[in-house]
Amino acid sequence: MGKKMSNLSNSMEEYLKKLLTLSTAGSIDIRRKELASKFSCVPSQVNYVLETRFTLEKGYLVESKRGGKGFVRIRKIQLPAENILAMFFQDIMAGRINESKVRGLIQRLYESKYISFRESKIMEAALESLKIIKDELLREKLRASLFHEMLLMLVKITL
Amino acid sequence: MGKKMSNLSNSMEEYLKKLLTLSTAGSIDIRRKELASKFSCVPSQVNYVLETRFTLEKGYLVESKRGGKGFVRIRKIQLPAENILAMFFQDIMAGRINESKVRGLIQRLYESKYISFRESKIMEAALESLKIIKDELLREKLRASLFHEMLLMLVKITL
DNA sequence: CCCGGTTTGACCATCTTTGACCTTTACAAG
DNA sequence: CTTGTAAAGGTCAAAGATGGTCAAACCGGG
Repeated sequence: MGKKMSNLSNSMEEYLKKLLTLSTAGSIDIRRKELASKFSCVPSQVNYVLETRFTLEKGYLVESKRGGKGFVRIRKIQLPAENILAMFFQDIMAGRINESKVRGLIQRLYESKYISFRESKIMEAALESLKIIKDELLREKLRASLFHEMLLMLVKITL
Repeated sequence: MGKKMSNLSNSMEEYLKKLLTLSTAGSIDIRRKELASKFSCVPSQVNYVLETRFTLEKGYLVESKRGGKGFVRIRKIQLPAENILAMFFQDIMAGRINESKVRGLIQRLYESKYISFRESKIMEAALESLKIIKDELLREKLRASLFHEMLLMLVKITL
C-alpha cells in the first residue's frame, strides 16, 4: 500500500478528510485555533494544509468567517458531470489553459465518472511530459492542443 | 573481469537490495542523508547508486519527496506484458522513438490487454496533438518524453 | 596516458513549520 | 448609535528539512 509519511500536514489532512467522510452533509465546520491546538501547531499551519490539500482543483471548497463565532468550513464539491467539458471547452479552444486548470479538469472528469482512474493518470502523465519545454508560450499551446485532442477522442469513443 | 569490485556504490547497492529482499511489500523507504551517513559518503552518492543500479530497465522504480519527512522510495517491479515495455524503454529513454514505433507500441499494449481500448485511444490522441510542432527535433523529444511519462505512470498504477 | 566508472561538493528546488503582524466580526459598554 | 475590545481567522516571509543536479576531481585497468 502507498502509505504516506506522516508529517503534521498529512496527519491533519487525513483527519479532516475523515471528518468529511463521516459528515452526512458533505461539509464540516472547524475552529482554526482548536484544530491547531489539537495538533500542537500554530494556527497558520491549518491554512497551509487547506491551501495545499483542499484546493478547488482537488474538489474542495473552503469558506470562512473571522471574528466572534468565526469558523472555517470545508465542503466537498460535486460538479455536474455533463457541464464539465463545456466549462473548459472555451479555454481549450482558445489555446489558453493553465496547468492548474487542466489538473482541475482531469480531477473533475474522474470524479464525475467520465474517465477512469487509470485514464486520469495517463492524462496527468501526458501533462507532465510537457515539463521539458522551456518556452512558456509553446508549452501553453501544446497543453491546449494535447487536451483538445484527448477530450475530442473521449467524446468520440463515448458516443 | 567477472568479479565486481567492492567499492562504495556496490556495497550500497547490495545493502539496498538486501533490504528490498527482506521487505514483504517489495518496497523500502529511506532517508537519503541517513543512508549517506551510514556509508560515510555525501548524499549525492545515493543518487548515483540509484541512477546506475536501480533503473526501470533493471526492474526498479524510484520515487521521492523533498521537505520535512521526505523520503526516497525504491520499489521492485516486474515489467508486465512480458518484455513489451522493456523493448521500447531503451529507445524511449534515449529520446529516440519515431511515430510508427510508438503506434506499434500502443497497439501491442492494447493487444496484450495491458491497456484498454479507451486508454489506447487517449494515448493516440496525445500523440496526435504533437502534430502542431513544426520543429522535427523538438517533436521527437516530446514524443519520447510523452511516452516515457505515460509508460512510467502505467507501471506505477499497475503495482 | 587515457577512459570509463566513481566520489565529492557547491548550489538548487521543493515542501513544511513557525511566528510576527494584519483584518474582520460580534457584542457589550457608553 | 458609536466605539472599544476580545475573539476569531488571514498573510507573508523566514527558517528548517529534505532531496536533486551537475560538473570537476579522482582512480584503477588497459
